[in-house]
Amino acid sequence: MEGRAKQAKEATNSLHELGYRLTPQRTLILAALQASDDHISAEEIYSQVHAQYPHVNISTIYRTLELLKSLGLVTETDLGEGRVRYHYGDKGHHHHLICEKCGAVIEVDESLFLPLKRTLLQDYQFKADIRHLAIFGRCANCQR
Amino acid sequence: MEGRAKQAKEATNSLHELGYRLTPQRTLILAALQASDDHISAEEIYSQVHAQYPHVNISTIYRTLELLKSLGLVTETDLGEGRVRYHYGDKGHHHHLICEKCGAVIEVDESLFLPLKRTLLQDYQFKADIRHLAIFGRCANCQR
DNA sequence: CTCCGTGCAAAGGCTTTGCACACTC
DNA sequence: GAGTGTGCAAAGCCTTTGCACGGAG
Repeated sequence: MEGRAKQAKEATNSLHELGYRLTPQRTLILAALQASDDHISAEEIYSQVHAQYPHVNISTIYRTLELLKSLGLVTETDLGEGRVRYHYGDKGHHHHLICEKCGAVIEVDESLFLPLKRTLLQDYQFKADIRHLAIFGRCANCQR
Repeated sequence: MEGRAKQAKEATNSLHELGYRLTPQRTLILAALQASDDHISAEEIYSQVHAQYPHVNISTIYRTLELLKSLGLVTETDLGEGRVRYHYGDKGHHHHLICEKCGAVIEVDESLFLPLKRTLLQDYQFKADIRHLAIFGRCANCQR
């Protein structure tokens, strides 16, 4: 088993081993999260799940996301759209540079933030959980 | 004229010089922002203004905040409470470390972020406007 | 007299909650 | 049967918007 399929298996196993039931809804929500290469909103997950399972309710999406979040299986990121986006997994984190002028979103690797993380730990004994950070500013094109 | 009074004067002058009218509402909103040592929400500004000026409407608060924001007189910060907080002025920025366990908010100086800012500019030609950043994680006490 | 700024009321978007049913264990 | 998970409907919260009035320039 490889890549995404393996990941999916692991996630469902995690849920199961932790004593949570593996309902079709949860499976589909996990699938939607995994199928999304970028970040996905609750509403978008709902659309995808609803396509295959028409009677699901959006409250189930929110409840499941809440659960997955608390288990650390998904992380949240706020790109300043007035709604949060979700991202599957705990590997390959990255951050976003968001241009306030043109709205461009640039992904940057989390390695850039390691020095900061180290400083926070040293100076404040604060263990930063930097996984998805949104930084606003001006992109190269919009600096005129 | 000193400190806060001077600041207030400057802000009202700014508004006036830019051709905006200096209404009692705007003055009171600016005063509330300045009187708040930490960050203040729209609702809190409303309470304060409403106490002195009972017939103001919360939509005026939002509209004024929008204006002040666009003029760069106030900055916003999202501490993950589901609502934004506002901070007066463009000096003395700082950032927040927020403990996900106990909710403690630790302020850190913006100087800590200068290396990161420099890196983003060099590597991505992105001019980061880091003024109020919220970083989640675990505080010293909650790491057990 | 022409806008700007405001109050008021309503709507809007996203998210949460109460309740009862259904399905697992 | 006890508890978990769900659909449904309603409410909640913060914020925005349309409209008309009133006052400032």
